[in-house]
Amino acid sequence: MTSKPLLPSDPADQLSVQDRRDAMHHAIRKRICLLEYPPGARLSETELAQEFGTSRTPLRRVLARLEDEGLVQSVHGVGTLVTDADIHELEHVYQLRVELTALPARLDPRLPDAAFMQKLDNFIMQSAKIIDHGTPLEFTEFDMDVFQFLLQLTGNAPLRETLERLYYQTKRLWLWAAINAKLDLVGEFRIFHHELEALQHALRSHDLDAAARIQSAHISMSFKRLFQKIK
Amino acid sequence: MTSKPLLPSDPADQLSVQDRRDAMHHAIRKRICLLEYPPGARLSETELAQEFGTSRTPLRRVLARLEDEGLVQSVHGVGTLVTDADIHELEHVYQLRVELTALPARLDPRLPDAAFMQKLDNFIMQSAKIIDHGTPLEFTEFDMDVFQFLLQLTGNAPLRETLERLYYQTKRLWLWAAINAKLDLVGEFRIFHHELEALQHALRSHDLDAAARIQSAHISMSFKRLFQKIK
DNA sequence: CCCATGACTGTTGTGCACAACACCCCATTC
DNA sequence: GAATGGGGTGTTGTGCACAACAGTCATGGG
Repeated sequence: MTSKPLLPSDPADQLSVQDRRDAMHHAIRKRICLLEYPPGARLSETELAQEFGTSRTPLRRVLARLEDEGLVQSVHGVGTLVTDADIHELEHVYQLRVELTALPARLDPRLPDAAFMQKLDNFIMQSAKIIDHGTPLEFTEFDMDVFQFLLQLTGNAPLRETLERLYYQTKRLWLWAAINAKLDLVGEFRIFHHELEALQHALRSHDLDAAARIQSAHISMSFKRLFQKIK
Repeated sequence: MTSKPLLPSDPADQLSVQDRRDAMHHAIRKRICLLEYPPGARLSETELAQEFGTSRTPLRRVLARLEDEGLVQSVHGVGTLVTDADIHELEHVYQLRVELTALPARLDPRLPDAAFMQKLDNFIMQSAKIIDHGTPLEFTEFDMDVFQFLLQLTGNAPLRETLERLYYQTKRLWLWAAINAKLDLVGEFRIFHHELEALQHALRSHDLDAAARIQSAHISMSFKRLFQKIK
């Protein structure tokens, strides 16, 4: 009888424990990825707990997951520090991403439907606007949306989770390089736009393998450009 | 000056916080994989905390990681339950393992040295003994050792971690099938022995790619046999 | 002036008490 | 007899207080 409370005063009350946990996890992960919390930054458990309206205990559960994912590191007596994104350490992650990104076409591939192609159209239009007057921050946020969107191309959940974890480990390094003027921004934007158009072309032919190879190739080339510029 | 305590009363005192955490994590994970905690079993936080000589708080940190890895699931008011190993849900994990197992040869491959080949010899001798009078439990424990050992063939840490996580998600399903007489045990043992000999042959030729493909093929075939038997 | 030392401050780690919740059992009622 | 309601019990989730620890700054002695 008490399965659903009547007239919940706050919509947040309906969220389960795990939902609120995921919400905090995604929020903090996004801030780290967008360099709102740059490498080396100290995250205050007390402040974050207050911000999310909870105590340290549930928040520490979230930080623990972020630590297992390699985004933060808790040091006793010092603080919870955002790990630094060093390209030499992330080279292995990039190489793994290149290989894994080719797999959605082979492991439970999902052919896109009309709604998917429609949304892809919208993304392509948005990317065209970014080329002219986009900031690195805006672009990265956009890239995150596109990434999540393209994950739908596979129904293999473990693969999706692995790709997601690796993505968030590497993306902030690109953003850092872009902000610090290490990259040819307009060039990067153009390449991304072309990638989306190429993806559209491949998907219209129902060639998921081609689409996956395109993404894989672009990750590889993106890393090459990064590595050349910031040594 | 106080960097190292004098005359530690207990060697465990020297272990860092993270070391003790990892020790608990590996211990519980092994028990789950060896079906000492079968699917559906309730893990008592209080009992486990007492056993490891700590309180619930650090132990919950470990259970949280196991939950993120998909081995247990905590339900409020009920308990921490070992997830069930269903072959239909694990099919995606198996398929991903097949693909990932081929990668060590391409991502930072490490050629085995003499000590490695020596240890491989020992493993092959041990596997020969298991064929005649081995139990499923003994075999799985042995398989875990061999798996960890073969991870040395790549220096790509993210790949190793991913392979490890996926391994522990699937292996207990094989053990369950073996215990419940769903498999031709001697046949399985023989196949594993042959796999190790084939690996030895490939590694003697310094052909890491061949070695990786052999492992990949065996995971694929092992899943096929499992799937046929337990539907 | 320089260095050592110790108190102070702020952080994460731990333990504990209680809240929130689910399940079981049994009495009660129709 | 069957359904229902309520209390009891055991579990995980949360909040809080304190321990353990690292860094900083001031102070005193050389």
